[in-house]
Amino acid sequence: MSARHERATTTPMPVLTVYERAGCHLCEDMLATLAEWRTELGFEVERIDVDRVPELAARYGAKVPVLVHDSREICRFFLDLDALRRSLRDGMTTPRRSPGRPDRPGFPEVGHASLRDAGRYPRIYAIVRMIPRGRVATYGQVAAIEGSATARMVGYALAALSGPDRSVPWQRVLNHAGTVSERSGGGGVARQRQALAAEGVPFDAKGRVDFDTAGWDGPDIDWMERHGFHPAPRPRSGGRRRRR
DNA sequence: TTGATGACGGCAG
DNA sequence: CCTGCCGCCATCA
Repeated sequence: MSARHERATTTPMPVLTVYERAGCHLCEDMLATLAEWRTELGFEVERIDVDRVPELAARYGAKVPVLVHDSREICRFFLDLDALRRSLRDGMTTPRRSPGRPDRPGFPEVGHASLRDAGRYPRIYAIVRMIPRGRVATYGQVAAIEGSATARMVGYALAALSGPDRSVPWQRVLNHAGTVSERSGGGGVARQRQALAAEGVPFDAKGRVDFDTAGWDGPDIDWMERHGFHPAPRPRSGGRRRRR
């Protein structure tokens, strides 16, 4: 924090541009994550609604948000924190770092990118948002779509959701057995069952949801293409296929 | 830095 | 089916 002030006195603050669109969840995610890092990394954010400029709307189409720094596209759809760091670093005029501190660029105490920072959480949330009302998916299914996450990470990502974000239908993710996963906090389990019941998801006598009936097939190929998801085909061993 | 801890899942009994 | 045992790996104390 204090380091930022030192640097701020000598260098102008870099400006990042986010091309966005109203009602775009991915845009909101990216802006929220940028807000978390703004002070530490030292940058300002400029937002541009592509729908206000026909030329931009035509250029970006549905492919927002797009993060731009110094006329360079850093990433789109999801924040690539490493790419952003690189870009900010390259744009700085103090390139030399002291020998013996190889991986410590101009930013102090930044540390390595965590899962959340690297933008995998927003990717997971984006997938969960695609689960329609009345349908359910498994942690493993979401992980497979994401491509690089594990089921465990999906659970961790959902556990990290804090109250205000109503846009992620976390209740639609169940464990492999089709039951609501128990959790350390205890609470939340009943809320999840209640929320699913309210959506018309049927539970059997043992508290299980039948995936044949209410299982989600995953996002369509086009959506995955547009959002940069390349799921590895699951082993899908043995018989026991799911219909619908 | 290390170790304990999970909103998981596969597999053996 | 159901249970228990691991492997998993980002977090956190």
